Amino acid sequence: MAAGPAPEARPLMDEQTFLDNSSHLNYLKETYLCYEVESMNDDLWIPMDEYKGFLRNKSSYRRWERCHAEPIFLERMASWNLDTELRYRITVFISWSPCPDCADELVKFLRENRHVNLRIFAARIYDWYQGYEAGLRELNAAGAEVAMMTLHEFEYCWKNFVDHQQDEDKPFPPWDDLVVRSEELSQRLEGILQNREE
DNA sequence: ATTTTCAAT
Repeated sequence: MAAGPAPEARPLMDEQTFLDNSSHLNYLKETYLCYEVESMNDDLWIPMDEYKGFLRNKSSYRRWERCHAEPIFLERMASWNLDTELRYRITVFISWSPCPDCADELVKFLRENRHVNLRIFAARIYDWYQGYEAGLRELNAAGAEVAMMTLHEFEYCWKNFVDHQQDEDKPFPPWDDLVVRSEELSQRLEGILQNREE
């Protein structure tokens, strides 16, 4: 019997890491980014499970060693060498929305990769740096769908990117006010994208 | 309980 090498299990995030990094109540100084890729076949989006996973930013006390999650993701996408003759849809779930610099990099990527659609769902709006609104607008104008994660996305990520050990059916445990907070954030994001904020 | 932000507003 030709037993090939066992297929490598896709790494999954542990439950507490996902919850801590998604929460509207407890902001961590780190970012996790989950991604998945679909390709268009006969007008249908077909999941490509080989390009499904997650990563996090690089943190360091040395400034030059730090890296936001998005540039790491852009590098990873480049390594896939996606076929420019096909159409792809890439969906990203990220704990913080892209900062202005990362938004610029993503815009550049989208201009150079017209065969790729990008959807970004963020758990929280990263409004620390000046110009974050314009960054999000540019990203949106470049064709990316930018939205907040809602209960639906939290549940989806919980099911698809998180390790539940022995309990595969463990339901996502929402925190207090999750629905209200994500609705508030969605309205705020809508205002930003329509340039109505402040 | 934390009112916070991909460490240094």
